[in-house]
Amino acid sequence: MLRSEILARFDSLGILPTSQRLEIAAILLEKAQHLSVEQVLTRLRAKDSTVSKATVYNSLNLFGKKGLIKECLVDPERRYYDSTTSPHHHFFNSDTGELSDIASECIEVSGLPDLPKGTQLESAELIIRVRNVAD
Amino acid sequence: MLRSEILARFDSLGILPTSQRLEIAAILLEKAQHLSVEQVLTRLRAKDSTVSKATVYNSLNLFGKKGLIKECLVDPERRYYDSTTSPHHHFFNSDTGELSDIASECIEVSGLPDLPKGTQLESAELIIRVRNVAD
DNA sequence: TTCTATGCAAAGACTTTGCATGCTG
DNA sequence: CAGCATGCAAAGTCTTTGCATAGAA
Repeated sequence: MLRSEILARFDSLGILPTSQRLEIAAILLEKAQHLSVEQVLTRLRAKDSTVSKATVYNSLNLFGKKGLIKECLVDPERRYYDSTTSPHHHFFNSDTGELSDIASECIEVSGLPDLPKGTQLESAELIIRVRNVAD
Repeated sequence: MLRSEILARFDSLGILPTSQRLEIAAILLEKAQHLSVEQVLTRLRAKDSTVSKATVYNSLNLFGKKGLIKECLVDPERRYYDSTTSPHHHFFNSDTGELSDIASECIEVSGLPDLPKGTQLESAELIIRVRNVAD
């Protein structure tokens, strides 16, 4: 994703563009992927960036709140951030920690009970946990 | 749940019964519920128990691994432990943090793609996030 | 008595806060 | 130049580790 495209997305979501935020966003938005804070930091360091860990946390939180990326709660070990924000589902391999997308168009869910009283739908996500077959 | 029932479940799952573990299990297994570490600690203290926080963490982790309870990753703020271990789904109210069960019999999922190569199914869980309707 | 398992203080990791700095109008 | 937004050091919180102790054989 080009710098100009990131700037445009920042602008439309109301995220003020700072050099640190651009660096972080460039890493995440490079392609469809799931990265942890640690992975983002590693890639920043690989590029000789000096952005602090705190700023990575704060930026990812901000991006999540603004809808630039999606926070993924799947792995008890770490929090992932997903560059794909459209609704979709996940496979999670609990042996390897790998997370992969399932397009939401494939999936059909039926038999949902009514939402709890006084609430409205926010999102529906399916998590399919798998493990490696023993060989 | 009676002390004798808890002992029987410990035994069948290979959990050595210590007084601390029994106290913690008694709180969780009292009824179908979702409790955070903090909530378990508060209830222990209310009973004048002196079990340490570390032991609560270690015991809940052990119970989860042995299958006595189920770890629930839904709320970014805290980890919940679910006394219901049979497969089921969840409503999560992101305004209040409330978590409620959806019986798995109600739900039908179709259109699932093949599992990633070399993996086998472990579990499938649906998380329906809701929020309070503005009034 | 030796060996294994356990509880928890202390260590470590993760995440957030609050202030110094820089930017905007 | 006043006022707001931001980055990050430092603080705080969450979770795990490693050892002293208790229990089993």
